[in-house]
Amino acid sequence: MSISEPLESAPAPGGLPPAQYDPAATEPAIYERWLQAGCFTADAARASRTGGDRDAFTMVMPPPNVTAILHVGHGLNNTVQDVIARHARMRGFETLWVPGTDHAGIATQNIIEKQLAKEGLTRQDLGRDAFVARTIAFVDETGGVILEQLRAIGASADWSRTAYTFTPALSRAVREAFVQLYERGLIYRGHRVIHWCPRCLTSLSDEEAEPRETTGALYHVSYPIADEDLAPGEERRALSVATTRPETMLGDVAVAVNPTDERYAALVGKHVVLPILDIRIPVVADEYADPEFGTGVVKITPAHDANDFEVGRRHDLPMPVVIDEHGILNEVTDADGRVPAALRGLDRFEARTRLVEMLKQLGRLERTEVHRHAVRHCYRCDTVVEPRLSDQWFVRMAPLAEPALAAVRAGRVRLLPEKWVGVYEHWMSNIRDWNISRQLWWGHRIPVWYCSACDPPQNVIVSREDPAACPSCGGPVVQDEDVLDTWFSSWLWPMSTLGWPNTASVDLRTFYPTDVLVTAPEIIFFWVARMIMAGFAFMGDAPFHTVYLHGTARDTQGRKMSKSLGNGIDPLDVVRLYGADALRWTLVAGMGLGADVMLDPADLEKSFATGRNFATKLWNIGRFLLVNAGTEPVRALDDVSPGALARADVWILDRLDVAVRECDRAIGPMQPARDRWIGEELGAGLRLNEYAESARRFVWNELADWYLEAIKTRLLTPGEDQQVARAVLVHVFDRALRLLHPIVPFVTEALWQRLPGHVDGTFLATARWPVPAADTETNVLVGEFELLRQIVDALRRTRSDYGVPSSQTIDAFVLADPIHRQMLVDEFSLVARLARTRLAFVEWAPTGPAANVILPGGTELVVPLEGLVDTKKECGRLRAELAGLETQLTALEGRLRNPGFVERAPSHVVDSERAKSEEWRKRRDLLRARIEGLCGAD
RNA sequence: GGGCGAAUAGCUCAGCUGGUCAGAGCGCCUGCCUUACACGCAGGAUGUCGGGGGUUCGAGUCCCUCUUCGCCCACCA
Repeated sequence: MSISEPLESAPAPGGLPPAQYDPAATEPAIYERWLQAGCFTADAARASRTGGDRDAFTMVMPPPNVTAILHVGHGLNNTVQDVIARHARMRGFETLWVPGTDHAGIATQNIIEKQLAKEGLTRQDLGRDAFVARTIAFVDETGGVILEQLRAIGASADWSRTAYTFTPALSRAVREAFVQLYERGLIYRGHRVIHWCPRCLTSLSDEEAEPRETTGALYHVSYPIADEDLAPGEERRALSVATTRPETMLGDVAVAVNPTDERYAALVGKHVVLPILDIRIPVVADEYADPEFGTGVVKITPAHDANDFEVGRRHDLPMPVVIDEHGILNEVTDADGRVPAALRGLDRFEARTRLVEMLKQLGRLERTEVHRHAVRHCYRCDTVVEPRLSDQWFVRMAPLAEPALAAVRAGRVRLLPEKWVGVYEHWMSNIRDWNISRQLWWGHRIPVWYCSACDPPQNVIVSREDPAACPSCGGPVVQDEDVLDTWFSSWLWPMSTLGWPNTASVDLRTFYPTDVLVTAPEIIFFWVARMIMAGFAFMGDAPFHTVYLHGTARDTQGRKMSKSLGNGIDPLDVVRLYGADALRWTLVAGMGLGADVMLDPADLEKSFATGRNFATKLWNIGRFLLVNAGTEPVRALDDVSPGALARADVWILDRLDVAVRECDRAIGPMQPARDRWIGEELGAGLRLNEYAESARRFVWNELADWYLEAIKTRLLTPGEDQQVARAVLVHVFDRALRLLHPIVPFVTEALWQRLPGHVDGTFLATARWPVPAADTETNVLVGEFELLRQIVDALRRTRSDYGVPSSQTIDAFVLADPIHRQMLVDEFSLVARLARTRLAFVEWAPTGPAANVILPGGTELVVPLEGLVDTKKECGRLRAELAGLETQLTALEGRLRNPGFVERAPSHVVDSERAKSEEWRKRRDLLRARIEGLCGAD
């Protein structure tokens, strides 16, 4: 493709790009060309670990759930990753960004079940195979949409390596991990009370059962003491027991008191009568009972409360199950006669009401009080979770957590922002075993088979391959019905997407460990911590060295954007209206590290104007370049003799260096210098908003506002100097585009392709990141141009202060030292153009009303105000200014007289304060003189 | 009940290891369609940096406390 061929689908008349940047017409074509050129495809052969000459840089994309299309939160997540990936690529790393999606077990199953419910069906009606087939069809569709969305926002992922947590390859990884852990004794089958969702009919992990503050009731029930010797006529005493879930009392097998609780010491070993059922249950002593809470007596229901379960085990108590999997009261296990006919078959909440009634009638309900407490809800369907005794598979986490905790403490893995380290440490130090079985159909089947023919029966077979028959007895085997927690595939993601468990995989050898993981802090425990544990468990190393934890996208009321609230923003809407660059710029530039980003879903224009405006500005700088500098190739900057450079050229080149350094500093090192992060680097870097701001300031406030204005005349005047200006302009703009490309890839690429001298077939996406010039001493011309800017600023301010119409040119007198005077003579026409002011060079101050400006270096500007200003008003203004100045000066000089300050403050601070005081004093004297001259002494 | 974080211009926020910062974007006011850009240009206003106390020569920047919001964790029946 030649440069004359337009990138947009609708070329502008006259061969120039249109004044208004049209992202919709530009972005898709550019993205297509990147793909065709293979810009995002990583090649292991080029990477140093496998014989190439480049360091590898790898990221794995947190796989979005295939349940729904992406919202702006995903846009944020993937934009951050893309900025990092593109920057790494430009830095010369062999960059691999692995995209993919997650099958999202329970979440996806719920969606399909909801669809079925609309058709009046249940999953059981379909049967397991048909249900799974239907889910696969759904996932294929949404998964495809998600990948399209990612491309639309410009994600430079390597699509040839697109992964999915439920492919055969990933299933092998899942099974291998399970078997390895089982062989190491880290997976066990446990009879435990777990969180159970009676609607989803599955167990939930601690993280999936979300506690929610709820107002409920605390029922005080009296349990009569059974075997106390009673004096004749004496009322039988009772223990008062509080509960929030009275229906569970049908499963009570004991009441517990604290062993140190003297009030009840005598009762330990005796019995109480369980009301309604009228059966005797023992009083046990257990630490779990808190003497401070309520009466200090707690009922023990081992099958329906996790803590009670532990107490039950310690005291070897029976564990009757009285609530079934649907949350309905029934005699499930070991519960002979425990559920009265009146309650059998009732929903748990209905049963609660009924049972409370019964207690009242028996006179066993002492009182009921309002009680606020946390009740766990299913994170998918919001049903109140029911603790339930069942057989589940668990991973023993403590041994896995150890190296993962040490890695963060040692700086092998850093968390940004650092505040999350404490949270991570706390959680990892108190880690609990991970229940990995889910009673679902959608997910990786647990690789466990049972042989009932064996003796003993229920022989457990854990295998990498599906066994055809029982290895011991040759009998038939049945696979465990359950599937694995969806995170059991996610925690292997950085390895499995690169080929694990095949350790000979080229990708695994080349690109593992990965570098940066970008995700949200709410899944530190679900995912990040577990990936680190898996990394050490299966590969012997951390899966990445940096975890970048970004904030949440919220609406104007601070609510998290979500589909259920309907306050989400579809990134594609933004892309369609303002372009992917606008979306990306707004998100990256507007968000501090780890901070939330507020957007208004009702006003996309307001939310994304910043980004759109910026893209347009860039576009117009490009237009300026093409209009005024033409499209003929320019000289390389190296071929321009330094002596030929004008003040403005030297200045903008200096500013470019400063900008590059600032961007580099904000981004920080891409990888730790050695095998871990040390010292300052631990918490530094990836300040993408600072990087964006430095680049923006350079290109807008320096390049566009000053440099372009300064060289207009030169560009239009044929000759040697024109060529110099063109060379510098093209060079500087080229570097600016490189700096900005990671954030706004489309508009920068579109412009870069049009730069004079662009070589066909080369892409900004794979061009090199700018390198700042070696730190040389600042050219004196830089300072001179700075002074020039200050003079123009001062003149503009003066004009504005006095309301001079912009059409009117004014005069100003300069009292300058010889050096500055010569400089101003040189730049006379520039000042005249930028400030609409004619400079005159004099040694004396003109009389009459005038505005004075003192500039650093001793240059003084005097702008006569004859005919521009009301003398009386000006006197008032001057007096007010003098008063303010004197106050400040007094404070400043007081500080300078303070020995503490002078002796202990850094010398550069003291020096600058002295200089300031000098300046202010001069200015004060000047003001006084002017007031005297203008207003008379009074 | 613990732990963490935040309170800075009308709004959304930057301000890293105490001394060039009292700042940016959006909004607002004034003047400009100046041949790249009105999605723009030039100029401008607005803040006892949540309250109070302390450390220091010096504090948005460190310590204590209070207030108000978030977030995470927690077995309190």
